[in-house]
Amino acid sequence: MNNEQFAEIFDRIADLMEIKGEVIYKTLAYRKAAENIRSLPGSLIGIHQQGKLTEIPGIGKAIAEKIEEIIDTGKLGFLQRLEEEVPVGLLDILQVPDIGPKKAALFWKQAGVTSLPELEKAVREGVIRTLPGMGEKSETRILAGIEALKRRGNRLNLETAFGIANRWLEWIRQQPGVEQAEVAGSLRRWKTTVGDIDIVAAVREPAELMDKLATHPDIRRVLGTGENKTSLELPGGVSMQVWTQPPERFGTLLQFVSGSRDHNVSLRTLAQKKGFSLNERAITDSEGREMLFAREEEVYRALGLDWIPPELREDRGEIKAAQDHSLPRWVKMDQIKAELHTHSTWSDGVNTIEEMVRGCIERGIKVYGVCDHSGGLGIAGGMKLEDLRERQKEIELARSKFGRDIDILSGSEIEIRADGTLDYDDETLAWLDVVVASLHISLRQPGDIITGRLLNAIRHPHVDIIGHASGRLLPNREGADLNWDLVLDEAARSGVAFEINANPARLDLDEVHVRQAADMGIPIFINTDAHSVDQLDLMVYGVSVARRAGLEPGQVLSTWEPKNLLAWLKTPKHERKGLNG
DNA sequence: GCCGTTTTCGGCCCGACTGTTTTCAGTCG
Repeated sequence: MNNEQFAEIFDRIADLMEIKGEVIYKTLAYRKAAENIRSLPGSLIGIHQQGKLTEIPGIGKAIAEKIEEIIDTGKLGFLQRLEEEVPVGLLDILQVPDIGPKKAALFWKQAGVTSLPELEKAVREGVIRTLPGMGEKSETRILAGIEALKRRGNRLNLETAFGIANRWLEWIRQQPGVEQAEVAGSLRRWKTTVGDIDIVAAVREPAELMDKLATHPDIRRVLGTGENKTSLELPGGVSMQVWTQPPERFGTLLQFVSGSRDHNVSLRTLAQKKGFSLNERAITDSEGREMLFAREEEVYRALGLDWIPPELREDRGEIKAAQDHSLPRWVKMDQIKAELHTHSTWSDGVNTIEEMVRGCIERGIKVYGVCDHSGGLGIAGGMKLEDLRERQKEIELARSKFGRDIDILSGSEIEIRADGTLDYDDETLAWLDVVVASLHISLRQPGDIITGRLLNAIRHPHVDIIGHASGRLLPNREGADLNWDLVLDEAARSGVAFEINANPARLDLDEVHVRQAADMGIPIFINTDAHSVDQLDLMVYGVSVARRAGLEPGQVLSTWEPKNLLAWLKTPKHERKGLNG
């Protein structure tokens, strides 16, 4: 059992309890517990072994006992009883927009609906419209919602979502009366995947903007529209909300819509303690006097806080840190000096080494690693040993041309084979300047086997960096079933570094394990895994993971001074501890 | 169910929007 699996159990309990009609605060408590387990640095089982479960915020006696029962017996009687009471098919119904626990319960108890297909059938047969509070429009909305659900399928990865959002942002900024507009919501927080798109705009007379949005040819459907908010469905079933306030209230609006929900709850609680009320329009004092904020920084300052970068707004202690002026000095793009995991035409990249070098120099990179695939089975264009010698001539040529501006390292993304051995012999690996070891094949092996493969690579004296450790692909493919406690313990001992793979389809390590690794002193690199010059621009996604994990620049070796970074690479693995940039 | 530098009991954020209603409940972020 990993943390995610525990979290899913408690989310499931919360959903079922809501449908059952349990008091809302109990379900909130289970959700909060699930969220805190998810973002835990370290495994829940490990914390249980130390007897410290109730030290986790949001976990008290009752939930701690349930965790123990799951660990001891592999099941949870409380959940089993809930699942006997409430049909689990109702959980799918909650995914339909505008259907929450109350309506799900209504459909179940008064129309016998227990699954999504049954709901669709009941709507089409005219059963739902006869229920209290339901009518013709509800019928239409539910059917449209079910259709959208079938089309949408999945969440969006960041690159897809930013692509859509930025096109709309540009269009909105060009509309008359719009003084300012920004992306908000989970996308502004750079959450790994997002479910919808939020855009906020400063505009005094929003009616014209709302009308033009509603009639825009690329809008598939208007889900709802009001004076200051409109909700739209885009092609592909993606939903987008556009929020407006006059310019002098833009700061509170941007803060409010950026979330997260939990961050906003904590912020409002803090405001209340100070005698204020906070919403998207203003901060209001106890006598009803409004304070208006055009800029978001001023909202935080008015509450006695440092401005908190959106990536940290998940209610994981950032508000307290902002009070104490102890927020992490988050990593910035212009601090990134190294790009160690890239591909060239020598394997499956589309650009030559020289083109990649020029691309790196243009982006301020000082240390560049050519890490073409090794010759392993199943990897397109993997390099044979003799090719490595040929490639070296091209690297030497590039060094002679660009050596003054950039250090060029001869490297390999070495395949960790299904049996746990590496593709090249030790002599070759020792000769290379940088070795990134990655799993690509047999990712569905049982947990102990695939963990063992990764441990072999971590222990290997010439492996410098573990590339995209879990092998997950966003938004669909889950990562390998790794025992993270073993993996990170071994990594902390070995002197190996982990990569944050910046490709928005990977973002691997994920933010939770990055945080955990960094806390254990394991060095982190951010690499794009670029297969073309254009893909060097993906770095920004990797930086967002480091920020969400709360890393300081010193913990990210990609920000180190080149001479220190090169010294780290040259140092034998077991002597690397204690070096810093 | 959790939590406490206003509380170990009594709270737990706040408002917009919608649809179906004659004043409100449900959903959402």
